[in-house]
Amino acid sequence: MVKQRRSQIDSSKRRQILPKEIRRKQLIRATMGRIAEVGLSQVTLSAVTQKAGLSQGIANLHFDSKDNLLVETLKFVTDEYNLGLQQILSGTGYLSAQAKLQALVQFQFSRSVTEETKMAVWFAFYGEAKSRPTYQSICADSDRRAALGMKTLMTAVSEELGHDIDTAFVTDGYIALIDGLWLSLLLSPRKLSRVKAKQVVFQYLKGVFPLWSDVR
Amino acid sequence: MVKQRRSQIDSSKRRQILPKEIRRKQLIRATMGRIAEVGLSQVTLSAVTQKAGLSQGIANLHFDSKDNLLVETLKFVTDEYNLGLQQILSGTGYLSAQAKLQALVQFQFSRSVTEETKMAVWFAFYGEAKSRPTYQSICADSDRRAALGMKTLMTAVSEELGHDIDTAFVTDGYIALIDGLWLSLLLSPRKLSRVKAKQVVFQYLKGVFPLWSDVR
DNA sequence: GCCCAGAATGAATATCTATTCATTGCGAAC
DNA sequence: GTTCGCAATGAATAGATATTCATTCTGGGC
Repeated sequence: MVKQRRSQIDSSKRRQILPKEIRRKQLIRATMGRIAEVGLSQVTLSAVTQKAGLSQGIANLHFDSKDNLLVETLKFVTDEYNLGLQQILSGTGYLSAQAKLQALVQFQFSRSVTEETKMAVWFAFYGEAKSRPTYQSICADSDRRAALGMKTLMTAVSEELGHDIDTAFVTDGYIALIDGLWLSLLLSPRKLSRVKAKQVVFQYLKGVFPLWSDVR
Repeated sequence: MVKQRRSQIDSSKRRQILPKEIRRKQLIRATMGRIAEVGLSQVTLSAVTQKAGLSQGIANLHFDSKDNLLVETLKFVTDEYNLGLQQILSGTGYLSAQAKLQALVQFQFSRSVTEETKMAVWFAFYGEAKSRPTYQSICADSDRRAALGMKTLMTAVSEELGHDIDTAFVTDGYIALIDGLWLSLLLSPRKLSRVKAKQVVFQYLKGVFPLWSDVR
């Protein structure tokens, strides 16, 4: 009997040692994928590690517990989103507040943000947040930061256009609208495309800012 | 030793035989409660039956499987909502389309609809819907019916006010706004009250229907 | 080429939980 | 009051699945 020799073809089976950070990201991505595939309540470590092409015990090795892996997955998604958001909100290269707000809309409905697996993760955790303090605080934290920056932006737009309106309501409405559209995008992408979603948002903005005009 | 005699005080422990329908509703309510308390992914039959004050095996007796109990719970919540919704949409006692739309808003943010446990159930299943065909179809069915009726109503309002606008966008925006506000209501009721949520909706309606005026 | 720290593995374990079913006892019918 | 069908019980079972850990193997250092 010939002893099995590992070839290049078989390289997927070859054990490899990689930096902790690479492995963590690899597992987080696999977790996101599984959440999108089977739902948060059906995710098992064995399914995750299998998807990552790694062994059973590795999730506990790098994350200590399943619960922690899930928390880190949520953090990963929210952190990435917040980073992009803050980049726009604190950006200084825009010609006007209106232009900045338009960029924000483009970002919020960009392919990267509305990627199916990310939406799935987002709402999976929202669905559990009420009853899980850890998720709750991660989401709330993210939301609070976002709301603050958006309020400032809305006020800037309002002033720029010479309006005199309650931007608190406008902001609450804007945020709710985005969340609702994301949910539609997740549940029935057939019915509502990203393009259509953006049109709905601009319709909202034209409504609350009568003098709004799309900048180039 | 005196043989334990069941007293009135002890009546909670007394075995009782009740109609199937009563038991089913009792279990569904307990399930809703547990979902709100611990999240869909952490709901166990033993926690549910305990909350219902019944024995371990009763859920399987009346629902065959845990999965089925969950499905029936989702159906219960959506059916109740749809009933109220259709009652308004097909109602004929309103003075105008505007008045009907106002009634709709009142309904959608009524205490009964926005009850914490119901919102929790709603979003718990939304979070899983993507990956579970059964949930998906229940939610999609409910959504489709709602969307159709609302589109008609929006068109009626638009005509009533003599506007010439694309009511498809208005409807999509309206639905998304409601969903987003519900999510806020669930996740941070401190920040957004039901009253404030309604004000946000009316602000939206004033925006898209320039001639809108609150009736009475 | 050899060594070895520690990354990775995966079989074994412990725990948790849905489901079953033999037994109990309620309450409607007579 | 007695009987009896079947609702209800809850202990036992079976099946998952998170976690552990003894063992294997990699790749950098010498």
